[in-house]
Amino acid sequence: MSKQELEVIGQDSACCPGLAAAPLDEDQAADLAKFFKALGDPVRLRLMSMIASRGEGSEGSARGEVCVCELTPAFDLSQPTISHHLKLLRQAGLIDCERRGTWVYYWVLPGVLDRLAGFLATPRAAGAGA
Amino acid sequence: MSKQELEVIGQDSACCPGLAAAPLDEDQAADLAKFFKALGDPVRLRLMSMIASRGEGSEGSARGEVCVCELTPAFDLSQPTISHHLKLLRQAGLIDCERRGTWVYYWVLPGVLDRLAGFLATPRAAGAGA
DNA sequence: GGTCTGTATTGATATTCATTGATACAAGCT
DNA sequence: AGCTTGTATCAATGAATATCAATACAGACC
Repeated sequence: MSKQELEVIGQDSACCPGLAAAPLDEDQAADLAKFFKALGDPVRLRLMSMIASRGEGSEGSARGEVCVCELTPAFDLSQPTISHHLKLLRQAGLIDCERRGTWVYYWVLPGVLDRLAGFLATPRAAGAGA
Repeated sequence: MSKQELEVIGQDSACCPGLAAAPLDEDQAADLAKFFKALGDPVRLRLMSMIASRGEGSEGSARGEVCVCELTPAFDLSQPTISHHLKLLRQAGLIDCERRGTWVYYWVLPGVLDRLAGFLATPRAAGAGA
């Protein structure tokens, strides 16, 4: 098995070597760019932040959900637009949602942000400052 | 302008609270999305990876530069296209370059990747797995 | 000077993307 | 059943983007 699945940052893998560890091949780059592309929009980044600041829901106690009805009014955008951005974040594998009665709740998929952070961090993160 | 500069992840600040710490306001989100947007393209992510894997040039000894002449042939894209992507990465504040003789060398701006990593990492990065 | 190589810029084109109004769907309520 | 509210999807449009061929620019070398 050379690399049978290249689960770059998949769901459960221990995450890839890191951006600065070695040059990415095309497939790895495509998979990872998907995440950054989703975060590369101010609206989506704010949405992520609003959802993530409720907790990432890793333990199972408080999953840190946010109702769409709390997200939409925070923007000067139409409701379909917010819904669209939430869909993109979900398709990117950053968040998930569940309908409960009339309302839909979103939460950050556990571990994704930390895996991305680990990917960006340089091996010897030494004297960054000054 | 109330908050004098809001240097979200600027150049020298200690970096913002983090994505999951508190909801970002519009300006913070716009500033940060710029970085992720630049990384949200497979070609640029590969370029970044190729440059970053040469070292981030923080100490001052080996800055870890890469000649454009090493980058371009790694892609099935025209030379202007690669040049364009490098320009975007530079405008985003991720890399910088210098011409030396005929060749142009690029390197990763020190600390940027680690600041971004710190921004993404959740406060209590606890049991992500299982 | 002229020429050659490496890199950036320009102009054009095709594609992608963000946004909206209109509409459909889902669930609660009367 | 009808009505109302919350959310998603559809269709259309304008803006942004990736890409290339052609060209300009910079420096080395003759």
